[in-house]
Amino acid sequence: MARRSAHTPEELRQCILDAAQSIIERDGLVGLSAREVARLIGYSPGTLYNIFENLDDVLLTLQTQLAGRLVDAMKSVPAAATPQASIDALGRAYIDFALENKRMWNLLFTHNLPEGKSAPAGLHDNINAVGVIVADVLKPLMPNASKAEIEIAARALWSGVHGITAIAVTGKGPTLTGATAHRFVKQLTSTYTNGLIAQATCK
Amino acid sequence: MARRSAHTPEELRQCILDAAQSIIERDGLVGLSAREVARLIGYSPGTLYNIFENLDDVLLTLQTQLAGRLVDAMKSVPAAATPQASIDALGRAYIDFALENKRMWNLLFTHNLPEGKSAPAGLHDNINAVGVIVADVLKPLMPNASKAEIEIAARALWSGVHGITAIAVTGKGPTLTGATAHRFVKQLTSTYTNGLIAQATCK
DNA sequence: GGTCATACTGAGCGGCGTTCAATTTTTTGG
DNA sequence: CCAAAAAATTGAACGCCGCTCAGTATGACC
Repeated sequence: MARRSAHTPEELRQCILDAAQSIIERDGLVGLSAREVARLIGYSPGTLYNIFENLDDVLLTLQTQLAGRLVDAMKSVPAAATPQASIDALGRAYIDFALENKRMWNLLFTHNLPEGKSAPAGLHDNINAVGVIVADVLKPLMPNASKAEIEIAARALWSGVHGITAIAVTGKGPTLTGATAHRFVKQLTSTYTNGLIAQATCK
Repeated sequence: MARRSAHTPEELRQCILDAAQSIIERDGLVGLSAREVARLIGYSPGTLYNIFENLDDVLLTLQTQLAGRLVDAMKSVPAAATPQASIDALGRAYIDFALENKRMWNLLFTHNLPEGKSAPAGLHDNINAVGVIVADVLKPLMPNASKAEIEIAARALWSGVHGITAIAVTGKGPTLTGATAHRFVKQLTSTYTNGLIAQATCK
């Protein structure tokens, strides 16, 4: 058989991605296999390899899409009255997004590509965008700092938020769970912003 | 063949763990297979299953051992002149440990067990111990806080340090690498401790 | 030496990722 | 409308994998 009129190539491509995503949300990464994806979409395993280089390619595409949605979610957080409140809101958005997409989100930071390969540019761009969003909000709190310093401060803070989220989502760490993650993030961000304010006024 | 006098059961057990670890440090988790471990130690694959329940069991044992070594490394950090300096030293120790054991360390937080199972108690204890160490150092900076508040503050801060370390070790995030991780951690911890001090004096 | 418990083996099962010759369908153009 | 070329799809095949378990080799005890 060939060129089933049922799907254009782009449709088929998205079918594969959707199937892969639903398998991962159902069974985690271990459940994902080319054969299972093929079963779900009603094609043979070989078809996957006409469209994607390999399974890792499917995964990387999924990761890039997910990172895009994460950036969208954070961009759509309305600015609050104070920078502190804005940071807190961004933290909530980050955690909520991770908790809503547990398995897929985990993959984003968990799945390491084989030695040689590097992630597609789009993925890096999206991860970068998160840092930029945070830096923008942090800027008013660091009136005396250079752009580079603000960037470092933003990345350090957000890596921290990320760490809390990661531990909450994966269930490592006894008291840090999905339910308490907000509290930990608030603790981290408010203390951190207080530190920034103290540093700015003492300078 | 049976009961090769070459190894006592305990020796054999450690042989398997050592072989598994060396495979992981060489090829990452993907390279690990029961057959490859068996090849390395000169036994047949079936032997693994006389000693360990399955490959996941080997991994979990390795993780517990590694977490133990991490706790030891942090415990052997000498107390510095100020709490801030001590925190910084602990951060360095944490990062250095992660960078020295990249692949294994990654596994610690990356490898999620199948749905039903839960990690052995020893592993949780070790991860917990890290929080206790940090809380002890943080205590002088929070004279007015309850024990519970100090615990939360310590866990939030250390999850943050963990997040930076995780991103540095896995190479996600463009500017955050093994070489710059120290800088980010210092930025996070010093700003955070400044925040704690500001909060303590304002109360 | 004979017996028994133990340690170990390795073929076998079902599954995996990936390839590619063969097959079927669509498109083309006469 | 039909044949030939192009494109899409298949599925058997390869060499791996985790894991099991009947069978075998070995050491310990009498």
